[in-house]
This record gives sequence, structure tokens and C-alpha cells, in this order.
Amino acid sequence: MNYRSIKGTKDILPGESSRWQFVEQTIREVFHRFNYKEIRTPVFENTALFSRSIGELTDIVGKEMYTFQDRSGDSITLRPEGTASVMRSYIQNNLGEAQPLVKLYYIGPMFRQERPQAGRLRQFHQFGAEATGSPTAETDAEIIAVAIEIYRRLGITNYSLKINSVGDEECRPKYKEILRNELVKIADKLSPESQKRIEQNPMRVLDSKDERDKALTANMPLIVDHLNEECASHFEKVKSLLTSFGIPFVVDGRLVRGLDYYTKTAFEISSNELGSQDALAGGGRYDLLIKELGGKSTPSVGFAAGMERLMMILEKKEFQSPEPKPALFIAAADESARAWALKTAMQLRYQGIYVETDLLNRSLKAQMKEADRQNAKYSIVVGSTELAAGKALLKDLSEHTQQEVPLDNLQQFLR
RNA sequence: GUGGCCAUAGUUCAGUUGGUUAGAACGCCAGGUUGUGGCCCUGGAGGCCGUGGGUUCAAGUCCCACUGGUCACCCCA
Repeated sequence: MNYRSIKGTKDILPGESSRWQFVEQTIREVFHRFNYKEIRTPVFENTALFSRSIGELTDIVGKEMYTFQDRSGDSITLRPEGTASVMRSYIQNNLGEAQPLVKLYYIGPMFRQERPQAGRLRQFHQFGAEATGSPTAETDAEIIAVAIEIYRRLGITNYSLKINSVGDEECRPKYKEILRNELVKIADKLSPESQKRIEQNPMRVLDSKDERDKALTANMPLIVDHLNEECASHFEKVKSLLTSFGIPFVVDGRLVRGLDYYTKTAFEISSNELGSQDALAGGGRYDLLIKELGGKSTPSVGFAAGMERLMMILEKKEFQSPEPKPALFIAAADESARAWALKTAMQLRYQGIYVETDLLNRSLKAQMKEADRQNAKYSIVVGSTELAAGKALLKDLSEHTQQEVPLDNLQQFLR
């Protein structure tokens, strides 16, 4: 085998693509119910868009992006996530001028050069939504609710919703300083990874998976206890709204988002049916991002969710989507009928009927086997005798029944 | 980027203490008195045993490297 797909990329083969279509359709339906409109942005952008929005110091920007120079020397990057592109488009197209609140969703491939493992690919797919133009807790709650509703509609129950507030540009720096001072005291006992983070991103130390780190930081101050008035009341409102929606959640004071642009609400939906990559969706509020990207200061909330991880759970459930099956297989019993079979198949297709016929000049037996393999609802065998008589036996392949039908009006019997 | 495990027909897997032309099941193709699928029977096609080195009289089997896959760390959706 000379050519293989690139490491970390996967073909979605015919057997599974119908399942993807079904899931994508469900996602779209839920978004439409909440009045989110689809936006489709290019899969590549100027590198600076991502490094600016996601954060120079994040792993994504630092070592995971597919970045290259195009032939004119510009630095281009395959999008590692969706929000930056959507916000770029929001600004570029002045979407906020036409209405105060813009609700968008997207679904498509993203690219990150990480080591592949269960639930992690280099080309993967995300769906997500952004509600831009509203600072209210109601909007945060709706964003969380739409994500939850998608999983509910797909029959996924074994998930947990964790929420936190990461503060704003006023209270977060103050808290970080308090936390940093505490962490410095135990720095030599922390894992090397955590030690590095004390200066640049102390909140991530609390998010460490290392058991010793967890124990050492068990009594560290949490940001939820150091929010300013504004952030605290916002957080309270989000929680009470979720409760009123009937959406269970747990407050996780250690939850941190991986991207730098988040403020106030942060949330994550995870599943214990996945492997170590157990996050199904994550999101939160990012009131500073649009201004950071050169737009007019505009508050915004959003989330992103992984398609592959969702599909992994649905596979386990033996969840199946209806694969389209041919309504009719036309078998030609002899040479004289082959042209008729093909022509008739075409005519029925013009009428919108799903029809298959033989293209390999196979024996009648082979054609019948093919009809069976395709799970066709009906088959009909036509030869010179039937052509002369103008009628043939239409066979129901699963009911094992047959009836004589006129060849010039097949479609009315196909049901 | 680091580590564990794995690599034999299209697929899932056998393959003895190293020993002749590498097997099974399913799938695929063809037949079963020439015009009818699913079950059954018969036959057939299909493998550089991941790649390259090494040990040995002899390697699918033992050793090394590489590649690929997979899981975990890391990171994240």
C-alpha cells in the first residue's frame, strides 16, 4: 500500500456516513429551534487570527497548528477551532450592525497536530454556536441549554455538566496573584508541568490531573470565592436559570478553559463513556475577544463540541440511523431486456424513486443476489416474454410475495 | 513530544519446542439440468506473514531498527 491517509485522519466510509448525516441533521434541527443560523467560514485563515485569539502561550498555538506559507509568502493556518473564524467574520461583515444579537452555529472539520488517540484526531470535526452581542446571564444559560438539548435529543444521558466562572479583567488578575502567592510556597513539591504554569497560567495548576498536585492544591483558594460583584451575580443568575430549565450541573471551581479568551462563565460537558479524552463539549463567555481582534467591544458566549467523541458514544449504543434502501431492483433476464431495464431505471429515478439495476451484465441469479444484498424493497425480473406481454411479476423481497404489474406504470406499485 | 501494547487473506483470527507447497470462519466469485435472492451443498479466487537488517542448516515464529495502528501521558472538543 503506497498511499495511506495522513496520520490522525480518518475516512468516513459509506457504512458510517449515513450515521454522520443523521447526527448532523439532528444538530441542525436543534440549533434551528433555538434560532441559531448556520455560518460557514473557510478552513484556513491568516495565522495571526488564531495566535491572537487563542493565545500565544497555549499549546494549540505553540505546537499544534498546521501552519504553512502559501506561494505569496503569507502565513496560513488550518483552523484549530471555530470561534476565531466566526468572530473574524462577524467583524468583517459587520454582522452586529443589522441586529443587536447575532446567533450563529457551525459544523465542520478542525485541524490540530497532536498525537492521535481515542477521541483525538488531527483532522476532527466540531459543531458549535456563538451568541454575540449580549452580556446577559440569560444568553449564557441558553448556550448551555442548546448544547445539552442536542445530547438529550440524541439519547445521550450519561454526561455531566460542570460550570465555573473564571472572572473578568478586573477580578481575575487579582485572584491570580493570590493563587500564585500560595502556589509559590509549595512550588518545589508540584509536578514539573505545574511548576512551569505558576507564572504564566496559575489557574491551570488547579486543573492538573497529577494526583499529588491535586492533593497539594486541595485547599487552595478558588476563583469562585474571589469574584467581584458583577461576576458573582452573573454566575448566580446562570446557575438559577439552569435550575429553572431543569438542567442539572455541578460547580467545579477548578474548571479552566484551554483557550485564553474566556471570561466569566466557563462550562464543560463530559461523559464517562469515553476514554481519557472525556470532554464532549466546552465553552463559555468571551467578552474581550472581539475587541482583541480589532472589532467594537462586544460581549459573546459560545461552545464547541467534538463530533467524533459524540459518534463514539452513539456507536456503543448500537444507535442506528435509517440507511436509504432501493425501492426497486430491476433485473434483466436476457439481453433483450437490459436496455429496457436501464432506461426504466432512469425514468423512475427522474420521478424521484430510488432504483438500482445491473451494470455488470451479470447472470439473473447474480442480479437477484445483488438485489438482496442491497436490501431492495422490491425486485422485478423482465425478459423478452415480459416485454412482449407488457407485464411482469413484482416481488416483495422481504414479504416473499409477488404480484403481476404492468410495465408502463411501475411506480404506482412501489410502496 | 514521551511511554505501554499490537502488526498473518477483504474482515475477525488460528499457526505446535523455529522444520517442507501458511490455515479457518465470515465475505467475495462461479456452479447445483440452462428465467428468480435469503438457507443448504460443491468448487474457485484471494497472503512478499507491515518494511529492512540480524541469529540459524532452517524464521510467520527468536533479536534489533524503522513504519503503521492503538491506548495512555500531555493537551483538548
